[in-house]
Amino acid sequence: MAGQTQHSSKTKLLIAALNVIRAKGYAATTVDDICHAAAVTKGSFFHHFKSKDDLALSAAAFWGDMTEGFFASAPYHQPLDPLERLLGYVDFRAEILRGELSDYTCLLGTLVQETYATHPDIRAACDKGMSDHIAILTRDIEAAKRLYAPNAPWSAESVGFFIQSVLQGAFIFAKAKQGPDVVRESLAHLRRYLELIFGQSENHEARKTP
Amino acid sequence: MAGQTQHSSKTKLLIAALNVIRAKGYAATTVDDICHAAAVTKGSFFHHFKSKDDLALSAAAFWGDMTEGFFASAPYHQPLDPLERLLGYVDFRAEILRGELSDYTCLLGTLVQETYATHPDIRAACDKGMSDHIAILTRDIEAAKRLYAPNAPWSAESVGFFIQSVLQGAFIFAKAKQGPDVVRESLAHLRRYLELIFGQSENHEARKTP
DNA sequence: GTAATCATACCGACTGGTTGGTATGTTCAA
DNA sequence: TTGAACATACCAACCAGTCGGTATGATTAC
Repeated sequence: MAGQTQHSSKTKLLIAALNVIRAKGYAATTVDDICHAAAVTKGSFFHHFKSKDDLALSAAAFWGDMTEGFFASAPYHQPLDPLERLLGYVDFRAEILRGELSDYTCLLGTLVQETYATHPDIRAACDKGMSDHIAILTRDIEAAKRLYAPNAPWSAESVGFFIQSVLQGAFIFAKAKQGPDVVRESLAHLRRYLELIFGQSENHEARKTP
Repeated sequence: MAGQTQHSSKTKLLIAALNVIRAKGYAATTVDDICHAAAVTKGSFFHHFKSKDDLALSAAAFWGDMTEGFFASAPYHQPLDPLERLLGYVDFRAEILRGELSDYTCLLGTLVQETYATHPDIRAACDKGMSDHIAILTRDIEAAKRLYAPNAPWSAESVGFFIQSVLQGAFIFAKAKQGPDVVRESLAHLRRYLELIFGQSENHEARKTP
């Protein structure tokens, strides 16, 4: 049903929102900014979204769908060993640090920091998006734990949150230092931690350090 | 020089800025918000600060001074063993998670995420503040490394950045989940990592878990 | 077959409230 | 008396959101 034309303006606005908000922050992003980036008029914007906040909600959901698909089709799922998949995830996160800062940083982390106290629904949408991602990750962590550290005192889920905390925090430093080097170093520490708690004192898989 | 009266309004504005910006974000914070929170008029604001951006710069510097003093006088510096001091730092960070979210989260992390692409000088000020804090921390890490892991492949500084990444990222999740529990769990993982890389397979100091 | 009706997508000038910043004082200590 | 510290009134720019209108294609009536 003419999906092409029907959705293109709305989708263009959503994609533009992801990029502009990640670069300028939510509050500093104007509706006109997004319209300009999407090459769409304001009239069209308010035809598709009730308000700027409504766009933020849609953008958060859109981001969740996008990233879910992106990570689901990533190659690190192939190994049969869940620990290998987990370490593959960490390596994959390091590999995708390319292009501009606003290309690889997380919309939800940016958004929630600005809105947590003032926009309850946006905060909730960010929480959901991030927690959903962690839930998927936690499945592998759970399996790896059963296999390699069944009696460890920590929960698989807390490891998932730890991994994401490292990423989100590293993104902040990437912004402060204007480059992804800090993220890579933090991911190396994170990988080492995972190797250690899963009882692999030497590398479980050959590191790809040059 | 009548420091009391001379500085009180300016200081009140700075303190108000720290709190309001951490709660609402920088862009969403209006000059009037800060004036109201400080119980000071707008005329006074623009007497002390050239602009809102100028206030942000001063607030970042003020934050740096405040936290430096705060951490310098914290009790975790007492042990002679640098590793104990380092683990003491992590435990201390967990202990101070009290009150409102905007009381214990980091101004610079919040600020830099909103301004990194649009306000170069604020970004630089945040970078400086965070890097200075890490530099102090790195002294203990360096000493601990010499003592317990002299040949480890990682640099002391990268551990400092890793620690701060965990904190900053955990703050984001604290905001998403509206409470510090996630931070405590991530700090527990962080502590475990430090114990592991410094070769203390069992706890170096008794954990204070209830 | 085609004219009338309706729905969706889109356009861009306009508006009313907000906001950073200014202009013009007043107070008061030294 | 001078100048720093405040206070009040005000302004111009900006911005989210509105509104009247157009273009286009589908549906229906006859």
